[in-house]
Amino acid sequence: MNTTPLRLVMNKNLYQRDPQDTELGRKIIQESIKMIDELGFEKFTFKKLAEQIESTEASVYRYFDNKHRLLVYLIAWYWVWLEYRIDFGTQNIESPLKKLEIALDILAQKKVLDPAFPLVDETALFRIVIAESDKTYLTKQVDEDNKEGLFRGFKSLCDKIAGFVKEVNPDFKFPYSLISTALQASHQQLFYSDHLPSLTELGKTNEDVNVANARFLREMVFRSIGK
Amino acid sequence: MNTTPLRLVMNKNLYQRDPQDTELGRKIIQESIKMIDELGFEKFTFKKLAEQIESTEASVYRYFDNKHRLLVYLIAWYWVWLEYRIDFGTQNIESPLKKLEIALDILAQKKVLDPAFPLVDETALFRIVIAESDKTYLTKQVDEDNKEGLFRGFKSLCDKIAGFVKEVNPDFKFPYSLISTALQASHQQLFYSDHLPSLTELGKTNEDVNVANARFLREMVFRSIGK
DNA sequence: CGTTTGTGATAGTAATACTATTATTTAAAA
DNA sequence: TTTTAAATAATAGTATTACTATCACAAACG
Repeated sequence: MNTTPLRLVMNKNLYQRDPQDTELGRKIIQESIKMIDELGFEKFTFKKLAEQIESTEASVYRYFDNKHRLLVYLIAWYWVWLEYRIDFGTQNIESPLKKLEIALDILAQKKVLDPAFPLVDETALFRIVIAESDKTYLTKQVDEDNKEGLFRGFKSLCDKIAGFVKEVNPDFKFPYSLISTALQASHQQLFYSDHLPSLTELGKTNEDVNVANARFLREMVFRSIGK
Repeated sequence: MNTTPLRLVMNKNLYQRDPQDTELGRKIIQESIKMIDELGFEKFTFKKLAEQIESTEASVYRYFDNKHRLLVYLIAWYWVWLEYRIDFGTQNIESPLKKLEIALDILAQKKVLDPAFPLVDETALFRIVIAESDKTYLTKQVDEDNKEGLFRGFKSLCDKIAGFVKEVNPDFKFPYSLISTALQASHQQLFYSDHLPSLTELGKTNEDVNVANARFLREMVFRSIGK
């Protein structure tokens, strides 16, 4: 089966020059995902990246103002992608309960390569999201970054799922709080199961970590909203 | 009313030389809390700290191997302090449900100066916890740091509250996951209400943010475990 | 009284996160 | 096809960071 290659539309403030437009830009995306995954964000530098893609630091700076912005771009891409997958998965579904279930499932699902986006290695990007996504907003410049709309992807996703919650139970007082908590938890629990296993049950049962994660999320969310 | 000044016992791997032992060490703690709160962790450096306390970079390095370790120390101190407050608050309480309630309340409570620890500005430290605590473990060296026991404070706290959960409902499958999620959420929701308000209900009602936070946490935890 | 211990003073280093300039290649417009 | 503009490469340079190393001094301690 074939899939049309797609292009996610990203907020223009996320980049200086659109990396999806040029060969060099695409290399920056591809290679930075690989390198941040391997080195971690702090050890990753534009210099090392430029060496890898056989270009120069100055050229990379033409696409992204700094490495923080590049990280924000990658994470934003992930959230936009997730929302697209949830839109896709909940297409033609009537029941809000069912839609919520599907959304949580997609969240927790093991990530595999999406042929619609050959540019991006979603499995590596997912590891980056788990380990680095909080760093996008845990800075002194959150407010300015937020004003520029850099976190729109995350907010939009949260809004969508919170919308399902409101449909399921219009009386529940904390749909946004609950869903933003669930979104975070979905990554955190995976990080814990890998590195601080005494903080989670995931990985302790004989079922797959991702499946256990999905069960945990579903239980927490559904019980919280009283279903 | 008077309180005896206390000293929390910290894991020896958290420091090079115990900062609680000397005048300089105590200044490092006091001033670093102030500076990290103001500058944020990335802009904070040992050089700037040394200038403030009228000492030298080299002297600071005698107490902490690097600034990451100093952050880990401060955050660890906070968790140990919280656990001590929860121990205190649940003293002589029989009902596990009540104990759980108290623990969550203490978690979400607005933090004020604790006269038992005149060295530490708990309000500033709390802001640091909200904005920086995740950075203690979101690194490539988590596993080594964890082996050294640097995260014992957090794990111990999580273990204690999860213990209450198990007492309340021995059949619940995810006590650790739920409590580690709640611990994180308690800070995250406050951060969101300050900087990304569309992700949370806190701050939208006419009640105090901390009170709303406590209600959210209680609702999420109690409903999840079926009480 | 001598020695350990903590601190200060100073110097130095490799790496980071940029900025700036010029030259060269490539692609689009005339 | 030529002109011209845009994109990139090459190179250099800077302030700051996160350390490490050395030596000297003063207090405290046994």
